[in-house]
Order: sequence, then C-alpha cells, then structure tokens
Amino acid sequence: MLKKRKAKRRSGCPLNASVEMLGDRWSLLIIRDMMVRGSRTYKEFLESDEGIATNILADRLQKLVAHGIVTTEPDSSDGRKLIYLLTAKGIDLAPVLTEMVLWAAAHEDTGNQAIVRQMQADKEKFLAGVRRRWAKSHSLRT
Amino acid sequence: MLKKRKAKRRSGCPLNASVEMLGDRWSLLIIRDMMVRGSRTYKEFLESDEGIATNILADRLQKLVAHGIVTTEPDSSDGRKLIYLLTAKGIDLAPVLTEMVLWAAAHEDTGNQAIVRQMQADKEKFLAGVRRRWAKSHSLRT
DNA sequence: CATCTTACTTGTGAAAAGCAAGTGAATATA
DNA sequence: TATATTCACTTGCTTTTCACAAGTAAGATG
Repeated sequence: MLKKRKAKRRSGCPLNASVEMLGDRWSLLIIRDMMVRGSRTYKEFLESDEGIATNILADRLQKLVAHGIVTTEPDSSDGRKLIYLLTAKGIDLAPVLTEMVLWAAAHEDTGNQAIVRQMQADKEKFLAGVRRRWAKSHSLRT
Repeated sequence: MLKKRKAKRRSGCPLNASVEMLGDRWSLLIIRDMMVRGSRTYKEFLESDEGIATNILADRLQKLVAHGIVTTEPDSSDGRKLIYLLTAKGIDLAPVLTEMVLWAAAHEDTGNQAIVRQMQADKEKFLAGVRRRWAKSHSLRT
C-alpha cells in the first residue's frame, strides 16, 4: 500500500490543522478511550460504548500513528497483541478533551457527572492527574 | 425535506455529544470565522481561507442553528442578507477553540503566530477579551 | 426595467462510513 | 499435537456524505 505524502493543508491556521487531524466522529473518542478508560489494544477500542466499525478503527489508528499522536509496540507476553500508546503530543490533547467535555456537560444533557464535576472543580488538578497517571504507567515516548 | 427527529446519541459521554455536534471538518472553522474574523453572512463564510463548498456551508449552518450554537436574524438594511450570530452556547466554545489552536501551534508547523502567542501568554485574558468584544458588538442571545 | 447580489438548492460523480464476513498468525485447550 | 479460539486486521458491498459546477428566487442597484 502506497503511503500518502503529507496531504497539503487547506490553510495555515492552527485550528485548521487540528481539525484536519481530529475533526471526525471517532478520533477524539479513541484518544479518550486511551486517556481515561486505559484502552490499549484494538479489541478494547472495538468494545467502546459508541461501537466503532472495525475497518474505521483500523483506519483511524493508522492516521493517529501517522500524525504522531499514538505509537505502537508489541506486547511482550502475547505476540498477537499490539499495544497502542499516546505520545507526548497525544497526552497534550488532554486540555482539548477537557474543554469539550465541560462544554457539552454545561449545555447538553449527558452522563458521567462525577468525572465532570471533578474537572469543573479544578481543571488544572485534573489535568495534572491525567498526566501523572499516564507517565507512571506508560513512560511517555515521542 | 423531512426534518430528522433528534438523532439519538451513540452514548451518554459528554465528549461524544461534543463530537457529534462539532466533529467534522467544517463546523469549528465556521465558529472560528464568527468568533475571531467577525464573519456574519453566508458570503463572508464562503470567502474563508479553506474554501468551503456552498452546499456544505448551508448544511453546517443549519445544523449549528439546530444545535443552538448559532442564531439568525434578518439584516435590517438589506433584506437579502441573513445575519448569523453565536449564541451564549456558541461563545462558550471559545476555550475549546483556544486549546485546539494552542495544541496545533505547539506540535505542528502553522501560521498566525501573533494571536497564538497572545493566547499562550494569558489564556484567561484572551478569553475574557473574546467574550467582551462579542458581548459589546452583538448582545448575546440564548 | 435590466442587471447584479445574496443566500441558497439541485445534480452529479467521488470519497468515506457502516455493516457483515473472512483471513492469517499466535495462543490456549483437549 | 491436533483443534479451537483469540487477535488484529482485510475485503466486499451498500449507504451516506462530500465536493464541484451550475442554477434559481428574492431583493437591491443604477
């Protein structure tokens, strides 16, 4: 399969860059699964609440890896498994996810009130916690 | 054309709610145009750097209105024009846009360094400025 | 009145999403 | 060791969405 060369951007605006990498119905949910639910394997992503189709999941993971948001490594104890991990760039999306969660929680009727209240109460503390937990369990890679 | 009844959510997660409203390649750019470029009419949106197709723009505006992020009012001095305005819910997206801009600016090679530096230097001050300017010129509506 | 603007809609082909089923390597089980 | 199962995907097919070009109706302009 041919690797696509750096598809050129529609504009130089940083928001446009973000939207081109993350602006679809699945990418941010996959990142959420890694960040807050601790998902690390293909199968775990497939089992998330929203029910992503398997071919779409494969495509999104590949794009996230291509964008340097996610990396993979083989599972040392099971040769079939591939472990997906957030890079530093991926972890840096935590504030974006947080603001999106707070916005929806403020304006829509959604669930997960417990975690939302924690975010509201102290955003910075919440983010520090996410980063610390991730660093501890995975050791960040570029 | 039949109006779709409240399409049911894939899950109750607030992030999913956000992604279902904003997770596409154009919605956030339209909001950016309103928030930072001051675009208010169909024609102004059409002229944005990224070059949105006219039918897609019509569709996205309609969805943003349906989600209560944007409202419209007739232009009193030109009966052809419709003025699009952000609601309070729409303005509350400022922190989301800010974090997405800062993330891309930190990790990608993008333009608009001036505004990015201002955001970095003092996020809260920047957001307060956006809200104040908007309130002054448009008077927020729900 | 003729022309131009504005905010769309329509038609068409291409691309992406969604669903079901299948594949092949690695592992667990009898 | 033979068989079944798990895992990470592919493949094929249908449906939906996107993108580009063209067209239209209401209102403004000269």
